[in-house]
Amino acid sequence: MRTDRRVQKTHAAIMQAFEKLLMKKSYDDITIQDIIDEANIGRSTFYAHFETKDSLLEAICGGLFDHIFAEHLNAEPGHDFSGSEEGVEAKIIHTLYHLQEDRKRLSRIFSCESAGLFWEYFQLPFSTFVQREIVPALTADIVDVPKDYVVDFICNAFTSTVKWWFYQGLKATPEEVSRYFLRMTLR
Amino acid sequence: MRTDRRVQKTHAAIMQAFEKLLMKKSYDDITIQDIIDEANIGRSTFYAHFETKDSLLEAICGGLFDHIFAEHLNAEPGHDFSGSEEGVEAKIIHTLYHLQEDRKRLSRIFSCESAGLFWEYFQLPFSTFVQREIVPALTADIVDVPKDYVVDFICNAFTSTVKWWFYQGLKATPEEVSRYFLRMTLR
DNA sequence: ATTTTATCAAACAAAATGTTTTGTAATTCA
DNA sequence: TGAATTACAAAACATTTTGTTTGATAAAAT
Repeated sequence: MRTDRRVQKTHAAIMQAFEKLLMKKSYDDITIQDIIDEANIGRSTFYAHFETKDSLLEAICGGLFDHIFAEHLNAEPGHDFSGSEEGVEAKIIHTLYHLQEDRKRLSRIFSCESAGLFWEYFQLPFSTFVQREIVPALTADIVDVPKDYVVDFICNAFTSTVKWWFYQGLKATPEEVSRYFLRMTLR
Repeated sequence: MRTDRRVQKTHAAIMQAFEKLLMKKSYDDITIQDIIDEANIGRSTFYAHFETKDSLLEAICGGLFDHIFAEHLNAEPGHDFSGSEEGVEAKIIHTLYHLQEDRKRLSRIFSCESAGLFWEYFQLPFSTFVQREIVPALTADIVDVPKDYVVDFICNAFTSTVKWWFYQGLKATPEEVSRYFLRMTLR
């Protein structure tokens, strides 16, 4: 059974209205009333789709970020590089290209007033990816520093690299960004 | 002219009520009504002290963080180490000791539901400090990576290090944390 | 002692939240 | 195509929160 076309339409209208409002106001300043007005739907209709404003945010973020890392998280954990440096670099560059493909929507989100919120949602699947695919190859020879600190450090370093990249307007190429990151992160 | 004792009392009552509420609820869930009830003051009295809930948050954060870095920011920018590695390490350790002294209040704040908010406020004066005192000594030999990326990287790396430290319950000593950080951050 | 000021209590309008009801129109499926 | 189902809109509703304003009272400053 397909989903009712009306449901699809309403759902899309809400998402669209929400993203449009985010360009004007901060997340906290957006009221459900605003969304209702902007999407031009009835009050009860909104509540038929989402319980709260936060669950709407969650849905938006899911749609934005999950698919980017989906292939990494569903695939077997990287047995194809086993620590080789080229393998890690390839994975990093590949992920950066993924992010670059979504630059339009992502840039809009990350440049809005409530960007901090989105980076939090971003960090979750992102960290899982970094931890599984990037960290193992970079921590081989580090023994005199707590392991959990190293993992945390690399995750944050990569996230802040991506953040910097977006705030620069993605001027650098994925290859360059990858090089910067690897140059700064102790191997 | 001294400040009216009543003003002091009310101000303290609001701050205290706010911090107490933060242990129970997230920042977003705390209403001004809650603060009024907890502080046991009249409605108009609150608005005589703070315009909004956000300005109260700002005041709290100012009191928490500013004094920690005050000496660094008011003093002449570090001409006393001129790039020497021991000088940087000393400054880092010194700052970590400062943070450790405030562990009671800071831990309470950083372990609450809305910790993310506080880290944002923390980052500001903290980044100014890192940028002036730490970065210059660590970037001397880095030429093939954009300068602004390096600065951003080190600021974030140091912040995330402090964050990790607090989430670990400050088990490590300032000397150890400093060593971890310098070991991971390319010199 | 007098003036100034901070506070409180109460009342207020305005806005937002979340629920409920009822009628209507779109869609699904037999 | 026709009947049953489902989504929606509109409206009304109680509740909560916000921010302002009033007048009275008590504390502090001079």
